[in-house]
Amino acid sequence: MAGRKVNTMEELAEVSGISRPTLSKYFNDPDSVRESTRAKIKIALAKYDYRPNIFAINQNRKLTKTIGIVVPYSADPFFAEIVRMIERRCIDAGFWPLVFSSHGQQELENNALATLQSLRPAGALIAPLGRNSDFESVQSFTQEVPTIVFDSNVNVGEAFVGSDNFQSIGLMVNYLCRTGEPPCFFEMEPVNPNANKRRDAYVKTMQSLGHEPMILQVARSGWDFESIGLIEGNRLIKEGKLPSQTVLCSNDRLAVGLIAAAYQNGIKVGYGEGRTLRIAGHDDHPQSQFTCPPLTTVAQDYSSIAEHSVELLFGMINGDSKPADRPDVLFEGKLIMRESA
Amino acid sequence: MAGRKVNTMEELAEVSGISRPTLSKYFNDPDSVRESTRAKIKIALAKYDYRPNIFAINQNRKLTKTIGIVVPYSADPFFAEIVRMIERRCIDAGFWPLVFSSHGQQELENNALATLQSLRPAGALIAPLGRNSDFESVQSFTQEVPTIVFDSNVNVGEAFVGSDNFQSIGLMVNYLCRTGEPPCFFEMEPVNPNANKRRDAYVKTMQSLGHEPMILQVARSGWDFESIGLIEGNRLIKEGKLPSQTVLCSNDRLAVGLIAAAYQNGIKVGYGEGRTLRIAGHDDHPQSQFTCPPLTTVAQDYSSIAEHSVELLFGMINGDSKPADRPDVLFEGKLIMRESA
DNA sequence: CACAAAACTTTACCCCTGTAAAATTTGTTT
DNA sequence: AAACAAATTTTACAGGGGTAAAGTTTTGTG
Repeated sequence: MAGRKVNTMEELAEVSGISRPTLSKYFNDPDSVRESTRAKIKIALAKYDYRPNIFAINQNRKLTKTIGIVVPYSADPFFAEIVRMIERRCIDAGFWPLVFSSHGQQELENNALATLQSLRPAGALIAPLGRNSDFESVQSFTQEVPTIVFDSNVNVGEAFVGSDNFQSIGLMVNYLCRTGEPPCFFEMEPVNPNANKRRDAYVKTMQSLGHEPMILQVARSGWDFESIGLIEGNRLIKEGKLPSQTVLCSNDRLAVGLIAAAYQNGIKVGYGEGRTLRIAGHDDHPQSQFTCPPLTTVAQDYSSIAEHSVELLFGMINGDSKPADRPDVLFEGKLIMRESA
Repeated sequence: MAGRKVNTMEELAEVSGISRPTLSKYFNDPDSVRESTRAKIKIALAKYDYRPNIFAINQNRKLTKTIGIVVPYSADPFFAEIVRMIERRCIDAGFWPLVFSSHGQQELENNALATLQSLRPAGALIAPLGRNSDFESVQSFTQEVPTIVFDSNVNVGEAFVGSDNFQSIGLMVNYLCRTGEPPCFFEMEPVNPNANKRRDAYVKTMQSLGHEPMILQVARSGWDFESIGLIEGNRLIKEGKLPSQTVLCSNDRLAVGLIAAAYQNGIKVGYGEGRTLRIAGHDDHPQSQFTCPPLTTVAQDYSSIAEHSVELLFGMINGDSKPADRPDVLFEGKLIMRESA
């Protein structure tokens, strides 16, 4: 760290004896310069610890190294987990992931999209709010930025990657019917297309098995799923309104709340003798293995969803593959048998 | 949206009849131009929907409108929640929060810090990894960027904002001792200074109450706290190694795992007759109210921590108040009595 | 050793906005 | 209406680096 401070590439050129354009090449791709040159640059770099100015770089480049990630709720375990995986892959590929959370609010989603857009990202991976999304904003964003939509399939972007809710819900309904009383379906007002698909899948599967569908939709919205599960679960239990002693919840967080409600009413949850209420979820959130009893659920294929989303996006960015005709890439869920059902 | 596309301020000047420097003034502060001028600009803006190029702006401005937020683990409920609050406040103040998660890894923390630094943020709010932090990296970052440290007090930055672990742990130990058997303390290898402070606080409080401290430190590290709680809890229970039937866990996530372990071993957790094991946590994570039984814990003052951190930072940014001598701002925890202890 | 290809240097211009200084216009005050 | 202050326009340069074109040096091959 001797000598003067080096703040610009110009200055680095002076102290390193390498021309600025060559340095520029080096920073864009170190392998594009001769090895001897690279060595010299590295020595200078070690000595003066210079870093190119991001803003100056991005001002001139058509495409930046930024990848935007927008999720409806970063505190939701599903998104927390999938964001983690996506970030990792972006970093490994030399990109800069920037994560934005809409916290369930349309205003914030628009805000995030606008901020992101002015950052001129190379691409974006977004999980829209769904029903609460401002469709036009999202669409206008996707027209400017190569975008992969994941989790919640609103009809924008170049491709969709998510779970096959028909398969996964079908799997669970089948399992529940084979092992006991056919399930009722517990859901809130749908916040996104997944919720609707899951309900439809439940109905269809029940019918195909010759059972009457029983849907419990509680009139609450928002992202406090556990709380809704607890409060409404409490009410349903107290009022004796559960149409079946087997309950399939629209997602794990709702199930967590319902399990808590059952506990608080002295009802034993689980599969096996002495247990009177079976509760199943959907998603296999990271903490679903720690509920009491551990939650039987369907695991979304987190890593496939993350991997495939990122791969598709990189393909588009490199231009070597444009997904034809906005494909829907769906991954199957896996039945996770634990003790709750 | 008629006519040509307007991509630069120059072009907007042409179509609006306002000079570029005046437009520049307008975008920096709309109130700094005459009302009639503002009106004209707004009309042009509505018609052409232009947005200034962020990179060009930031290249010349000494201070940007970006605020960096770095947390060790964005999927952790505590950080998810506090980040949400901090983001909200930044947005309301006209700043752009950018969130980075280190995912528990030093390499990623350094990475995030470096990325952030090259973004020339107006300021940063960071919760360092703690023990895993590369102290020099963090320190060199804080020398360039006005930084408030929160949650995990490593000795860098302009101020620290967090919880008073001595108070909060003292509170809980007192409560537990008054209502039953004195607690043992369940922890992992400390990941940050908080963990150490909590253990020390436990020891001191126990001693001051005339009890012998009983510490259970399990030799595991990482951020899968629930999993550690479950696995090690299972082991301790099976081997009969719990020195007390009251366990104070270093944090809620560990408690969640321990509750699951107890459940799986058929042990009834809670306060009251028929319950044989009391478990308490610390932090009051959002989901701690949904455990079975609901978790007795100490609530960190999330909103005060978020608010105060942000206020301090804005004060520094505006230059109207420099925190003297790196103050530690500590907030008290509140006892949350639920059923687990 | 010759020669072409690859890598490098020099030179020059571009990106889009901030901002200072001087000249001009607009609006307000007496 | 004159006088003055405030706002705006014009002009000009700065910021840090991308990138093209032309010329020079290095490298690798025959």
